[in-house]
Amino acid sequence: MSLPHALLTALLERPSAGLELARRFERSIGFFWHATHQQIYRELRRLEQAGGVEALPAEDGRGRKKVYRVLPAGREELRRWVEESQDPRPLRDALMLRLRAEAIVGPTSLPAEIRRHLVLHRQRLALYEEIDARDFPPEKTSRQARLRRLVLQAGIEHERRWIAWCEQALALFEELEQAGDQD
Amino acid sequence: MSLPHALLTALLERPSAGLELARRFERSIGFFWHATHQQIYRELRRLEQAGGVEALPAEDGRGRKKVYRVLPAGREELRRWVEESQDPRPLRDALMLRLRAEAIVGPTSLPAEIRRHLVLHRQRLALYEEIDARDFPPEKTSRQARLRRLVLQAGIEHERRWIAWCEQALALFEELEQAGDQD
DNA sequence: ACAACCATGTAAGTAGTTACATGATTTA
DNA sequence: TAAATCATGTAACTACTTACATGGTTGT
Repeated sequence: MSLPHALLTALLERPSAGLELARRFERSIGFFWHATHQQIYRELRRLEQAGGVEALPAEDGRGRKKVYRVLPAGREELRRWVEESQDPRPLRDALMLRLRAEAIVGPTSLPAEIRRHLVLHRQRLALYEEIDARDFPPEKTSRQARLRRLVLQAGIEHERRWIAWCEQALALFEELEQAGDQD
Repeated sequence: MSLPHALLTALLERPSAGLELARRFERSIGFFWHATHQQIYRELRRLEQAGGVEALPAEDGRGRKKVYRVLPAGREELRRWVEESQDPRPLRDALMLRLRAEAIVGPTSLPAEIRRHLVLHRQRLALYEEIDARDFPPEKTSRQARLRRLVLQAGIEHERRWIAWCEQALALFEELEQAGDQD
């Protein structure tokens, strides 16, 4: 149950309407917890009903912008959730499954797919590094900025690790192919 | 839709019944794609109906063991899936969200939670390294063994990265706390 | 005969995805 | 005034989770 808490965090950072949240998700919080606009609207209504957020006064109805802000109860709930004990989710990666399957049904064209992933991870890394340079200049050293940078660092390390792994995988496939040619 | 393909892979490695698959998942494929026994039974029935696997002849009925094996159509489907183009899933990590929330509602007891995660990641790393030493001795160099080791290496690197990140996070919190004391 | 365990299964609920619908506002 | 875009919403579906139910086998 993390999406409502992601929304509370985003709304504490800045009160917003649903679509604006959806767009902000695409370029910051969503890097670590993706959500579609349908999910976001549904959760915002639930949060409002639970008293965690309120919509700023406006004539309601379909198509009318509704700006939400966090209520004290929502802030308290977020704090409670941050301190909660939650085990890390196990790794879940389809590419690992596919590699294991390829070990049995292969050889296949999986190396081409790994090359494609390598490009995507490099692009994502470049994006993160750009954000890092733009949002966290050396002189900015507030508690909040340093903690947010720590989150971004996790993303950067994540991408670097996958880039290294893809390269290692491609090297192995090349070696296996050459060994296979000699048979 | 990866679970049916994970099951096809496991069944190609060795024909099994549902509960046996569930147990094997807990100590190998499940490291990369977790599933409960309810999910596994359901998917096995679907796979059987779709003609991807067959149950070995046995009187059926509740409580009777049903051993499944992969049919040619299942093997073909697995191969097709391995070669399919699939974008990498975006990173999804609640601890990152919690850290970002703590930057706003903190200070909290989140560092204690990070220490707890650190212990869990170290345990998981030790388990992976044990499996690596046991299942992949230097002399074992078949194509299948080398590819399966590559999968395990991804798990090992994953755990090492989180261990390093947790240590970095704890160091930062300590530094922030000392700086705070001086105010 | 009973307990412990093996094996499969049902039911209900939550979370996430995909496709589509509808009203309001801006702009050409 | 028509098209494009903004903004919110509905509906149907799939995947996953949690709790519980039921029958079969083995050991004492």
